[in-house]
Amino acid sequence: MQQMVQVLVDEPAIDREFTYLLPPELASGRVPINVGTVVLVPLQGRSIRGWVTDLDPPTPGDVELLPISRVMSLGPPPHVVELASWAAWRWAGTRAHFLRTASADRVVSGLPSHSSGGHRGAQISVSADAPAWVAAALASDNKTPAVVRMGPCADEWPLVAAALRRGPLLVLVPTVAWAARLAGRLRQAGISTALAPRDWAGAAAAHAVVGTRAAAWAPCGPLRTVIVFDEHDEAYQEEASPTWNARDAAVERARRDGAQCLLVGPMPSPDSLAHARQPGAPAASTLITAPRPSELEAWPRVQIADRRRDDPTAGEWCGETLAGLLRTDSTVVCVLNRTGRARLAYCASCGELACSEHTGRPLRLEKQQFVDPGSGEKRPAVCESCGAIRFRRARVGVKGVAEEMERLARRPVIQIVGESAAAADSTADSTHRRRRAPSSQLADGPALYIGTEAVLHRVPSADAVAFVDFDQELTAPRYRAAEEAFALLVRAARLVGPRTGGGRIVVQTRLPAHPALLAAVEADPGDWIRAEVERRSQMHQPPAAAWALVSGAAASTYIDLLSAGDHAGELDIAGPAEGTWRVGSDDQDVLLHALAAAERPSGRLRVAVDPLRA
DNA sequence: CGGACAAGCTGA
DNA sequence: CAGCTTGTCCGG
Repeated sequence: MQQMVQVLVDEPAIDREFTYLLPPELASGRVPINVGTVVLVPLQGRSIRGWVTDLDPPTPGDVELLPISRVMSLGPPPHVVELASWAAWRWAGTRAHFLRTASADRVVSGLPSHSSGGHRGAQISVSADAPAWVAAALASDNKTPAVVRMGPCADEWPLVAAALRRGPLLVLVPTVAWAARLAGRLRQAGISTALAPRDWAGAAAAHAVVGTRAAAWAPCGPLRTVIVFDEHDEAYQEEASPTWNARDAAVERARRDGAQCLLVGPMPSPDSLAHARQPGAPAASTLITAPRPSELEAWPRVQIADRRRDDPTAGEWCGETLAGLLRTDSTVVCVLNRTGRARLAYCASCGELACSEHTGRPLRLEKQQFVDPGSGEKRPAVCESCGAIRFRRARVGVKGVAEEMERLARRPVIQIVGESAAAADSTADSTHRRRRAPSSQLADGPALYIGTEAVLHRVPSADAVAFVDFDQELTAPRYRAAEEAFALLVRAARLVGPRTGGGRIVVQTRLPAHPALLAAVEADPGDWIRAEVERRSQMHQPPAAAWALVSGAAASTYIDLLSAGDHAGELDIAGPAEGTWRVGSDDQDVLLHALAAAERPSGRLRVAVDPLRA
C-alpha cells in the first residue's frame, strides 16, 4: 500500500484538502515531507501548489488517487500550519491565505547548517543587569501577555537584551527600517539573527528573529519570548481581507509555545489591555510601566497652543506660538492632514464663512454660485450677513498653510504630500514636482516642512513638530480617532527626540483639555487609556465588542444567512451603509461561530473582522 | 480558480 | 435544433 498525504491546495477559492499518493522516490528526496512541506499536485488537469497538512490521512473511499507531481520546498513548520488554521478562524479567511504569508517566497530545499544545532542563549554577551521593571516584565507569568508601557524615545535594547538570555526570541516592529536597525544591533552583539520574512530559511535556525508584520509567521521553532514593539501601530493590521493583525497573531503564537509575550509601546492599546485581561489574571500584574522619571524623559516637550486665545486677525492658520517657532532658526515639521485648497469660501468684506442656512454646513464656491455639498442645491454667491458678492477661497489645505508659513518665517517651505513634494513657490509646476527624487526634497540645514501625515514618515529628524489643526484628528468620526491622534504624537516624538535633547511638539487646538492631549503633555497616557477602555465598553465598541464588516455583491445574501442562523439573536446587524453591513457581538466567539457557520454565497464577498476603520 | 456540462437564447 | 452564451458545480 503506497503512502498517502493530505494536501491543502494554494487556491483560496477552493480552500479544500485533497488526498494524494506519495511515490516512494519523492518521499525519500532531498526535501523532507512534513506537515507544511510545499508540493505540486494535479487537480482537474491543472498543476497547483499546495501544503501537506496530514502525513497519515484516512483513505478516501471510491476515488482513484493521483500521485503528487513534485516536492517543491520546505514549508512552515507544523505548529505554524496550526496557527494558520487558527488565524483563518479568527479573521474569517482561508488557511491558504495565511500559509502563503508563512511560506518562503522562493524554493528552500535546506536550512543553513551552521546554526541549526546549538542553543546560542548561553553565549550571549549582552549586559546582564536589566532594570528592575524590565526584569519584572519578563518574569510575569506566561499565561497572558504583559503590556509594557515606556516613552516613545526610550531605548528598546534593555528589554531585548534581557529577553535574549531566556532563549529563542521573536521581535515584531512596525517598520522595515526599525527591523533592519535592530537586526544589525543584534548581530553586532554576536547573536545569530534573521531578518524576517526576507531570510526565511535563516529564521528557522536563528536565535533571534526580527521583522515586520509577516514575521509573526516566521518558521522558528518553539519560542521563549515574543516582543511586539509599538503594538498600537496600525502597520500590524492587514488592510485587505482577511484583516489579520500581527500583534494578535503573535499573542496567540506565544500562548501556544508557552512563551512570554510582551506588548510594548508608549500607548497601551485598548485591544492589548483586553488581551491582558484574560480570566484569572489580576489586571495589576499585566500592565508594567517604566518608572515615572524614565517615561517622562523618553518624551519630548509637548506644548498645547490654544487657538481660542490667539488674536483672530493674526495668521489664519499659524497662531502666536507656532509663528514664534517658525521664526527660530530650526527645522520644523508642520502636519496638516488635508491637501490642496478646499472650495470653501468666506466673504471678502466681512469674513463670514459661507454656510447653508438649513444644515449649517459650509458651502462650496463654484464659479459664481454656492453649492451645498450634501444636497447639490445651488444659490448665487451673496454674503448672508453683509450682502457683498466678493468671496475668497478658504485655504484649508497644505498649500494655503505653506503660503502663510513662508510669509511668517521669511524662508522657503518644503511641501510633502503623499508621494510627492515641492517647494511652496508657485514656479514649481506639477511635472517638475513629480520628477523630483525623494531624497532631494530634504534640505541640508534647518528647514521648514509642511505636509500631511506622510511628512512624519519622510523627514528623518526635526527640532520641532507642529500640528496645525489637531482637532481634526481628535474629532474625526471614527471610534479610534483619539487613539490614532495619539499615535501621530508618538511618531512626532520619534522625529524630535526626548525633552533633554530639546525635542518639542506644538499642538494647535481648540480642545486643550482633551484627555489624549493631556496624556502627551504629561507623558503619562494611563488615565486617558483607562477612560478610553471604559468608553469603548459603554459604547459596545471594540475591544468590548467584536465587529465584522460585510460588503460586496454577495453581501446581502450572506447577511440573510447570518440573520437566519442559530446565533442570530446574539448578533447586532446594522446597515447597509454604502453597501456595507456591520455585524457585531459582545462575544467574539459568537461572532466568529456565526461567520463560520453561514455558508459563503458565490460572488464577491468581503468580510473584515475587527477592522481598524468601522 | 478553471473546466465541464446544463440550461437558456437566437436565427434561418 | 445547431451553435452560442451564461450559470452552477466540483475537484482526490
